[in-house]
Amino acid sequence: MEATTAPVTSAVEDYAKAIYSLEERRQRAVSTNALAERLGVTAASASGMVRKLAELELVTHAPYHGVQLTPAGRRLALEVLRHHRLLELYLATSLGVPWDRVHEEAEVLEHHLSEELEELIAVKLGDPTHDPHGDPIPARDGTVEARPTRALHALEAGDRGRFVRISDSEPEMLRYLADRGISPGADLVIEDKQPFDGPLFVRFGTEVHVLGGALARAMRVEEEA
Amino acid sequence: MEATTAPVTSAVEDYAKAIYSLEERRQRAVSTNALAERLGVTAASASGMVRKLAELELVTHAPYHGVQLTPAGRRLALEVLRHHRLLELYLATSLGVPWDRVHEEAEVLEHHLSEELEELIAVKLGDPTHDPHGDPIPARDGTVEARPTRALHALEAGDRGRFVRISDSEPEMLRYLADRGISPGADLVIEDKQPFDGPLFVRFGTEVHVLGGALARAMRVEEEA
DNA sequence: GACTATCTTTAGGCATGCCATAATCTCAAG
DNA sequence: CTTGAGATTATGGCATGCCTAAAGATAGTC
Repeated sequence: MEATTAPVTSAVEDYAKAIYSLEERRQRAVSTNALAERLGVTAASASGMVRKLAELELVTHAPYHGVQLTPAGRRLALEVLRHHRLLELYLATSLGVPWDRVHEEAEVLEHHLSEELEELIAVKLGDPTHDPHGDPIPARDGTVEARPTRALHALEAGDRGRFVRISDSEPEMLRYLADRGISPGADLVIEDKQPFDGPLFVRFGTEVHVLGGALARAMRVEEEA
Repeated sequence: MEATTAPVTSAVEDYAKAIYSLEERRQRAVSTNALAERLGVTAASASGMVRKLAELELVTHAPYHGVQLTPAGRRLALEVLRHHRLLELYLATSLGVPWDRVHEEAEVLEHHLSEELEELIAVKLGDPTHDPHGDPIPARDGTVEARPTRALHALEAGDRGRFVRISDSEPEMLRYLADRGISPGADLVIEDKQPFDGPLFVRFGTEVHVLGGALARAMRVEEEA
């Protein structure tokens, strides 16, 4: 495949995933610091690993200016992401793993899932394109649906949109919303918004919910098409 | 649980599994050589790892006289074995993984399966007691059904018994037998046996099959109750 | 009772992987 | 051109798990 000389370890996969995710957010090269913080290591450690990733030709590294995934690196990141999200969905729907545990389990298993099993799971699930958090599942060929989203928090009164996802590292939030009948895919209208960074009054169908704080910042909304 | 000081790595689990399996076969302490051969490492390496296992109090080690699992070690081995066999069964029945692949997949995943997932899988499967190879699946509490078995190869003309299992590291054999309608649980009678370590003529129901060589050595038979 | 073949153990190393601290260097903004 | 934030190197630690080579123990044989 893409691995040229050295083995791709779990740590390498995690770095690739983290870089991918940071690249998505901010639209430029990822700083060593950001990467280190994200992964909970020191900047020095991240710097060292970045060199390895560069040797593996998974990233290009402009010293002092950040890293960027190469096509191969991106492929790797998406591969792992696909594993992760398929696993989450599979664990939840086929095995009944509670929502607040799937992320954690998937985080481990994603590194040990063979391509063959991945394929069987995908088929079993009917080749899904989104996981239950609303996150898109990368396709086998490494393409991802990339519709732009905004934080719910950033909308204004009168705005319309569709709630599409919430960070999968916040399972309690997903549960909180699910308990209230709100799940990814739901259309919404901002009825009102309190000033001073206050909560939003959001209508889902007939129900109006008040959403604010970290929750409103974690929820991603797609503009009405 | 039992782990006292150091982490239980995959390698440690593999050693425990191997020791358990060798203890089952020959009924005495396991020699370093046997262990090394089984695991495909040098005797020196095995010796080193044995020391570590002893420090973890998973085995008792009488230098020059072999190792034996402690209760904690046995528990660990059975835990991993339970993972392995549940996974094999699960992968085959729920995900349609071909028989000649389940062992390999399970060998990897057994080390990363959480207790919680194990439990869910077991329930999903209806708390099975045997995997498709006929191997007993250790119970949650670490007990295993332990009926003595003999190699088919060791039976004589006139003997009766029940084919109960075949090594799970020989998937082709299982398939070969399955293709001929022979699976674990089948009652059998030895119709005849060719001398000079020759093949056996074994009747399953109305069909008589000729079985010899490595196959007859791998097949385990339980004496008629 | 010594010898010998076989098995086992130590000693010493090596490769990998990943992280940390401390010190140095680079960049870009002022 | 200075300075501070950020990035990088240098060095080291610690762990795993394997190896080879050499020495040690055991048990069976003469």
